[in-house]
Amino acid sequence: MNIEVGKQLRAVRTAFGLSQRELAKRAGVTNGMISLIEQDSVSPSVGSLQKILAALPMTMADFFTRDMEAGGDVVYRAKDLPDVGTGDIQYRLVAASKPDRKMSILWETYEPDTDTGEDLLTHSGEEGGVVVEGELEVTVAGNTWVLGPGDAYYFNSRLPHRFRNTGKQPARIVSANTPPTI
Amino acid sequence: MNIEVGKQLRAVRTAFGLSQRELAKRAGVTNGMISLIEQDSVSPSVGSLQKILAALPMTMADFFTRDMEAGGDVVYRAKDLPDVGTGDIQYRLVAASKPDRKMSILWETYEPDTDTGEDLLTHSGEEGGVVVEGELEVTVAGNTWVLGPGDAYYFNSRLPHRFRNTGKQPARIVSANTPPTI
DNA sequence: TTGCATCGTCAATTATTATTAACATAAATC
DNA sequence: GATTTATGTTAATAATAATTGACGATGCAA
Repeated sequence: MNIEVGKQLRAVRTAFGLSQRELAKRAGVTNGMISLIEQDSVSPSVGSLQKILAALPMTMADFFTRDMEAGGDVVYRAKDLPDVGTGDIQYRLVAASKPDRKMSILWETYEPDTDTGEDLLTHSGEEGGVVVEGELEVTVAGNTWVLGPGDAYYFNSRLPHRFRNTGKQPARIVSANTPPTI
Repeated sequence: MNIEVGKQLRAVRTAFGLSQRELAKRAGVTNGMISLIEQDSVSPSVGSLQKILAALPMTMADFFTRDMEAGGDVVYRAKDLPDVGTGDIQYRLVAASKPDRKMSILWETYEPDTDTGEDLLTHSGEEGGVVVEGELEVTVAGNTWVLGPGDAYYFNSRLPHRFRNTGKQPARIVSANTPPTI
């Protein structure tokens, strides 16, 4: 009967792009149970909730820490990136309004029709990047955008995500991760 | 039947210095239920666990983030504090082996027979300090030490704690908190 | 000792969760 | 349009959590 849990589970499940039946199958519970939980008409045992979250995957601690909202601040269009360059060198700052970020850099190339795989990525930390050349489809928490040169992204890495080159030529991006993966 | 939860609840409850019956009364559940949970012979509903944790108080996210072990590294005796001073000024470093700490400072005086109150303190962040003068009784996670001049402490502030001057003269300490409370 | 209070545990019952197996709806395929 | 396949919901049942009320053990006081 405790509110919150059902709504949170539904938000998380849809963010991972799974149906109730798919999630139930992976978790080893029934689809009906997930339906009842999401309607807050039952309070699941922590054992059941752990099985369900493990199938996403997600930890209990993350589940009960609701900073999972994508909140619109995911995509930053090229024209909206503030120029903080000085002198001859030009820097365009991504997600300038978000404080307390810790970063490091990667240079990536996606050949046509390649992506980060069937399963959605999800891990701790934050990540962001800028498309330099070509066209990149970005999916975060169930929302999909197609980015062109100069467009950028920034999100919490716990949100399930996927990158895909949907264009005819290689796509190149400059990306940043935290904590540093390299 | 999922291990972990029972042991964690017992650790947390005893750290708060409560009996099963006391906690059950505050939480609005039965003492038998808490006994069964702690033995991992049932998997409580998240509603029940939330009621129990709310009575401590503790959040679900904190409960499932088990960095709650006091682990012996709570009390640092005067003779064990490494001297990192340079030149005329002497600094003795508390908890030198623990990385990633963020600090700020307080100067406190406890008159004889005063303490931080009946209810145990518990909040986010970390705190540490050094007794400068007098005698201070420190209780953390159910363990009690009496510290004299030069002795020091350091612990996660989520562990329930209490300070008390058990001596005949004022007790003075230098303490540090994070995040800065002043 | 004896009595009294508190502790944690446990069998039996009650209340709730979890499963089974259906249903209704909507979108895709023939 | 009819058929199939997927979606989320729900009544009835089975399985499990939660309560009740007891028990033995321990510590303290009379």
